[in-house]
Amino acid sequence: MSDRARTISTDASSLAERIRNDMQSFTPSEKRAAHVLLSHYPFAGLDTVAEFAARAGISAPSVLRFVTRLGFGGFPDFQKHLREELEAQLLSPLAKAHPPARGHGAPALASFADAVAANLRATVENIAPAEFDSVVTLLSEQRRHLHFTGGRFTGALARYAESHFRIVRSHVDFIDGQPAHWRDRMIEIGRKDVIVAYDIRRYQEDVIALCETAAKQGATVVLLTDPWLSPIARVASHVLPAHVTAPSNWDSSAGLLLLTEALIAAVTKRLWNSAKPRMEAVERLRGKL
Amino acid sequence: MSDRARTISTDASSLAERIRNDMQSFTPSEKRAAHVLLSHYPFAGLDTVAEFAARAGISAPSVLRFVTRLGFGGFPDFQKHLREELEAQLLSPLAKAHPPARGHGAPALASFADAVAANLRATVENIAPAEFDSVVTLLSEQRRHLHFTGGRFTGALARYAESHFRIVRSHVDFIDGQPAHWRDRMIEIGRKDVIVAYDIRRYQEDVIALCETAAKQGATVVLLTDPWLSPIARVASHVLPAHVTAPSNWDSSAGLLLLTEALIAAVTKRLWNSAKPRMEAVERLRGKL
DNA sequence: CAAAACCTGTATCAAAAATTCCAGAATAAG
DNA sequence: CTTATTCTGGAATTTTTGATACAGGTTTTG
Repeated sequence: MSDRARTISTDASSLAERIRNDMQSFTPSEKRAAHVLLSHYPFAGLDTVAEFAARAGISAPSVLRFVTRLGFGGFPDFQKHLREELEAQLLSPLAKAHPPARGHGAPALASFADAVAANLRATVENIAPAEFDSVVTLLSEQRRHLHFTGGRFTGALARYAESHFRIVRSHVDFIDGQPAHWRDRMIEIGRKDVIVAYDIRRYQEDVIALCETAAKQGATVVLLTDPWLSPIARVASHVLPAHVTAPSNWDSSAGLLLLTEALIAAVTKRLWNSAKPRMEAVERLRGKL
Repeated sequence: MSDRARTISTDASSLAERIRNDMQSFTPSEKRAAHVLLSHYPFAGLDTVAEFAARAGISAPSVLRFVTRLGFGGFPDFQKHLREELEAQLLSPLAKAHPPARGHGAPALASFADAVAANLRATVENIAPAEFDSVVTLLSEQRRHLHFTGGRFTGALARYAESHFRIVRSHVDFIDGQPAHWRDRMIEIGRKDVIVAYDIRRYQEDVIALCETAAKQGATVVLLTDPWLSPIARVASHVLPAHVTAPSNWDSSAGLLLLTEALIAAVTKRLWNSAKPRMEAVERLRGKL
């Protein structure tokens, strides 16, 4: 590596900022140190060298080299700087409101995140608490069978939900959206079944057909969709809409994921007595393999 | 002095509060220590014993007795407590902004959303712009082959990414984490390949093995993980950590989804000339089926 | 493909820090 | 005023922590 690349930028107000700027010039272990520090900034640096090294999965000398590279005379110097920075920041509450003024670097990521955060907020505000609760209750009924399904993109979310619920309770499965895969399964679907379907715009014919068929046979349908509502809403007994627009050519599923994770958390909590031993059993099995 | 006066109150949330309560029971030198600590709380306590003693104009042993009296096992214990208190206070700007003013209706969903939003923000702030950009560049190189993979839960995210990238560009696929599924595929993996791996705590052996094997054969590994970094980070050339803690028995993947969608958006934009016709073609095919 | 440069961890050492001991000073009680 | 108790700081001790030298291993370069 050339001397030029070794140079450390000095025109940054915060140490964190400087580290982010120089990230590409770091060696692998230095990068790990940097990541750990930034992920818990600045507290990760206030422990001892050994602790820091352990967290980053590198050796103590590598940590020392890292702080030396940052321009400090030694680890105590480095810690002193962190403390002073922290103190200065803490004494000005305003500084916290908009901490890192967004540089030219990655406005893409930052503005995307802002849009997604706005979506989350809008999603929460537009969900009727009662509706959410009744879905939680429904998914917590152990005698019912849960079937998750979704479209081209949202299928991944359905899988995500299924992989969690499968551990929390029994009678949980995933149904692939394509008719060829579920045609024969449908004969077993009835009143005892709950279909949790994910479908956002460019609503998918096969998923719609699946839900209509299931509903006709007496199954309960829970729909997670966008604010314009998939046609599945007609046959669904519960609808949870999420905002999906983002500065992208694609819709964002973050709102749907939020609802999904909130449902998982709520149901896990409600079924804790039976979920806990199941989770522990999974944990034990994991160790054996 | 009686035993009664020596008792330390325990029903105080903050250490500072407790010290104020028990101030009258302190000896003269302890009072000096307490005053110095409170006047620069908690930073006066984060220095060394000697420094603290000098500032308070007392001796080191007096400082030690002071912290022992407060109920700590030693000075390091005391400092650790201060750091943790500070961290908790600093990391919950949301908790302070929206106190506990939430109705009984849907506190679960709302507070969950707050936590997720905080995660997203923390995630963005800790990603080095340069790192993000270089991943975008990497994923935009059409001659490379992209392989997405993930663990038990994160596999769904990998699928989500794959289903989008598959449309934007060619040479994209999903690799199931289980060794049985990828063993024979590995012979074709080499310098031209990029592995995009999702792995968060309870890091999964098979995914790690996959990445190590691929890296050994010259493939480039991009890792999306939590702030504690999967062991895959060792062989990864790019690491994007996302915050995952949530008020749940499970981790939240919202940060990972955010990064994923931001990557999809950025790559789509960069490859727009070739992506647009591909997306239109998919649209036409959809209508025919 | 060989050589050089570089990165990283182990083992070791030196320094600094925390802690303990004890004697003297201050204070309170008798 | 004397005595007992408590408080305090200097100095010694022990533990912890940061720093360094060196060698194995990796990557880069020619």
